[in-house]
Parts: sequence; C-alpha cells; structure tokens
Amino acid sequence: MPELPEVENTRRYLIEAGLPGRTFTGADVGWAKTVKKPSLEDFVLGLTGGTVQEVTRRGKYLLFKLGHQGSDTGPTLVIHLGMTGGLRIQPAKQPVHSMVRHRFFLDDETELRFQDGRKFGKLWLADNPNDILPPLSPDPFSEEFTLKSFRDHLKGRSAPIKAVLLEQSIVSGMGNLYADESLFLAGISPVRPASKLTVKEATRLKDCMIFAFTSALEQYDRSRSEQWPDPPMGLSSWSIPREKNGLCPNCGGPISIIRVRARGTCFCPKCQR
DNA sequence: AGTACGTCCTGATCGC
DNA sequence: TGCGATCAGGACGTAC
Repeated sequence: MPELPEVENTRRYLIEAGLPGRTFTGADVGWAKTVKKPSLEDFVLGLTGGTVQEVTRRGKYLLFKLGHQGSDTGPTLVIHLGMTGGLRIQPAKQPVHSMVRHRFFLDDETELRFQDGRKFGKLWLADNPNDILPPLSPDPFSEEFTLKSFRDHLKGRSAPIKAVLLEQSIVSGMGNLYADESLFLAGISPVRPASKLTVKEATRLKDCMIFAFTSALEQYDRSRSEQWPDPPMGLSSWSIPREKNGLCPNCGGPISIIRVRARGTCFCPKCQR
C-alpha cells in the first residue's frame, strides 16, 4: 500500500517530472465518489485554470497548491492514494491503462493520471487544507516528532501497539506493512498493549520506524526512473517475510500471521516479545 | 474517551 | 475448465 515512503516517492517523482508550473486545463473524474469535497462540478471548475505552485506531503496526503492567473492565491488539490492508488504523468496520446480512474489534463499535451484499482483513493479541493485533513502527527522525519511526544501517545493505551502505530494522529504516514517491519526490527510483539512498552522499547521502536522509512526512501531515490510506469507498493524486500510459511531471518523459526484490528499482521513469536 | 467492528471496492487467488 | 467464495486493507462511521 502506499505509505509514507511511497507517497513521498510519488511526490518527488511528480516534481522531477515537471508538474510544478503546469496548469490544469480540465479533469475527467471517472468515479464520482472519489471526490469528497466540494461537489464534483465545483471540484472540476475550481481545478481548471489552476497552476501547480508546489507539491507537498502531509502524512499520506499529497497537497498541490494551486495559483490562478499568475496569482498565488488558489485552492489546494488534496489527493489520498488509498490502498491501490498511483499517480503518473503521461503524454495525452498514450493509451490509458484500464486501472486509471481519473485524468487531470495539463497544458503541455500531458496528463496527470490517477490509477486506483479498488477505488479507495480520495480527492478534495480546499482553500485551506487544514479544513479537510484529519489530525496528523508531525512528520516522523521532522524534529517535532520527538520521543517524548511519541511516548505520551502510548500512555493509557491498552490497544495493541500495532493498532496504535497505525493511527495517523500518532505516526502520520505509517501503514500496515511498515508497522510490521518496524515492530520486527525493534523486536516487539504487535499485540503488546501500547502502554506496556518500556522507555527502551519505545525508543527502539521510534528508531526502527525512522530506519524503515529511510531505507525505503533511499531505495526509491536510487531507482526512481526504473519504477515507472509501475509505481512501487512497498520495499522490494521486507525484513519480515509476509508470505505463508515464511521463516524468521533471525532465528529461522516460523513466522506467525494473525489479524490485528482486521489487518494482516506478520511477526516472529520468538524474536518479538 | 478508548476500543472494536462494519463498510466501501475489485483484481487476484483458491477450492470444488 | 469454470465459477463462486474469499482475501487484501486506509480511513471513517457507528456502537458499546
């Protein structure tokens, strides 16, 4: 699934592909329910004529600040890729892949194409993105994401640490796969009550989350050009095997696959306590 | 307030 | 061979 590294990789790709400075000349929304706000009609109207000023990221949300007619005061296009979403810029004349649900026409004979097999992606247009974004923690890479604030969020939480990690208000950008990876690297069981983590464990977990995100981003930065037009959906190889009958790379024992909050969860019962 | 579960979606895979 | 059942899960709404 697109999680923090995949969304950030998409952002960097869009910038390298020259999206900033381009102007939207129209849009074809193939699945109306993807547009959350405003109405579909107003969404397309407000987008059209907007020039991309910058592309930023908040958690798993991509923000496209628009300007209108030379002015830098315009709405912001907000995109969430959901589970199967991917963005790419292609020539208008290039055949449209069957998974492409939405097309945003640009002023240079290209299109920003939004492929989204399961239609879990979301689109907004907002004058102020804060009006539509849910509460998000500081970016895990920022200095505001401190060990103290992370630990404060774990206090009083009896829910499994894995479930807490997935809350975007606690670790923005975290998703199912990187949560499993981080917990494996930290040697912590996904079902441990969050409040029961020691200072040492919380410290290790925070470091491992950053490490997992960083490793993925470095991998993407090395080979971004080779990833397109097929966007990546996670690390090329996880430390923790995700397939059935997988073996722990540490102890060689069998990996357990359980459900935590209806999420497939892989962990080593021997190495993760 | 915190926890848990159902809902939305469809391509891929599984079992009979 | 074919077809129905099952699985995958991010975020949100609802219930307790």
